[in-house]
Amino acid sequence: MALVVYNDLTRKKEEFIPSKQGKVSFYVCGPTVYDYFHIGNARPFVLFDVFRRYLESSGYDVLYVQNFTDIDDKMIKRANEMQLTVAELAEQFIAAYYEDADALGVKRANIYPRATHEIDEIINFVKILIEKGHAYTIEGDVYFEVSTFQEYGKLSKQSLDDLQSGARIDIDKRKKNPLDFVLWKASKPGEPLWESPWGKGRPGWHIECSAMSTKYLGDSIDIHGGGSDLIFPHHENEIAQSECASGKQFVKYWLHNAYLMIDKEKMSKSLGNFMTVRDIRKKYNPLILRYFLLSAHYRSPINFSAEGLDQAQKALERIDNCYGDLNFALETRKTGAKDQILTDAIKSADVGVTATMNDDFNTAGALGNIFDAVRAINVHLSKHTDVDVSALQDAKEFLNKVNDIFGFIQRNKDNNENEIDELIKERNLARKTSNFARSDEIRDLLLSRGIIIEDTPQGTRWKKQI
RNA sequence: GGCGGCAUAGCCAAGCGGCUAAGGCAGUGGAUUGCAAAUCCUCCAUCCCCCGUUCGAAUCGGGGUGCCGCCUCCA
Repeated sequence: MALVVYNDLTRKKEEFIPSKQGKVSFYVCGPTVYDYFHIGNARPFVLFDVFRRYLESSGYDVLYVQNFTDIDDKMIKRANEMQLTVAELAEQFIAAYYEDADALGVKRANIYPRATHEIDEIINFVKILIEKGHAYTIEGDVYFEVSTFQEYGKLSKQSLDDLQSGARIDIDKRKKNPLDFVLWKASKPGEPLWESPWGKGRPGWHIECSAMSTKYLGDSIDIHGGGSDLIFPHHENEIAQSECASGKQFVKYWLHNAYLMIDKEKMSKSLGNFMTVRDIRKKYNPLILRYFLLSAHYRSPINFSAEGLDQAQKALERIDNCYGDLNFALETRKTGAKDQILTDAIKSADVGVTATMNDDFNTAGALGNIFDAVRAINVHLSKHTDVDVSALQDAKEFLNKVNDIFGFIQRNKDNNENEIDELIKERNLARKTSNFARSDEIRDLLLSRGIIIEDTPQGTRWKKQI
């Protein structure tokens, strides 16, 4: 069964067929690095990370590129506020991005291009657009002329007329059309600048993605992802620039995620109703947020709440517990009779995850399959003293495979294991002599350090709190 | 005004024409445990409203109601 994705360009589900067999070029719009990113921004980072991992686990060789926008009005404004140079500001928040994204289990991209490192590419791209008659200059600015691109509006499904009548932007009389957008911006005093054929200035926002994706992925790419709010104007403009420059189709599959909402409103910087991933990390294991973001389909809005995170935590604990119990059983129990029921359940969950993910990356549906496997494993462990080691190994392999895609299972061990083991030994001695006061004291002590004790017929085991 | 999305149990959330409407959280009653924790078993919805299409609809069409988004920087 083949992978099918919803393509925003055609507004239909389509079979996914990359332009080069076995290879996928994948570009995702990254952050503007003027601040810590918030949990709404985290949604595409996590989602597209999972899509990429799924493609890899399906056997594709994926080249994954995510940019950093490190020069624009917001960067300049913020740098002034913080009394930093724009470059210093960028360094600081790129470092912060890596910390937060790593914490969320987001695999590093193959390439992280930065606008300020690709100025030559960008200037060259603008030159081509001018040469081909798609752009014009005014007093050191360069604008893209939207009326020169017949298909302008094909992604957002808006005609030029519709867009103009609905436009809320200030009309710049110098522009030929209010929708013409800036490719190169003349610098004002005190702003960072680069030399160009049109004078000192800096790149506009949209052009960087076209220039960088072309440089690293070629004229045509398979998947371009981002949040829905980028459809217009950002992605529409990228299409116009790239297709006018190359004469080829820019992107085969456009994928956009719906927003993260809070109190039924879109979470956004401008509304001020945001919470950064940094904030979340102070209170929760970030993998809980990762699970939460994967618990709804990517094209549906997801409403953020503390209750939602708590539910996600419990659900994730169930998976983690199962994984831990499974491993404990493999270490401590003997081989018993074959359990066809478990074998079948794992097989069916495995097939189910693939079928569900193949349907437009239905992560929420796949979770159902994963929990079916979890239950089957738990049932087996609770019903048998001697376990079906072979079936359990298959089950473990299944969970590992799932985790390669979803990446939310906790597998860490503690570095003070010896001390923990000593305390557990002492506690078990106390239990043998019915000294339950001491035994409970030790349990509480460990709990205060985030270690949870569980007594089983095979002995006492421990785990870290999520 | 243009374009688009959503409405499934107390909460979250799959399902996209046909078995008893996945799964998770919470809750119920049991089992297990020194007590716990984890786990198992049990119970817990007919899908916003109306009208259609169909042998058959949560799923399709039409009309409502409610909520949300993009059209400006925004993931």
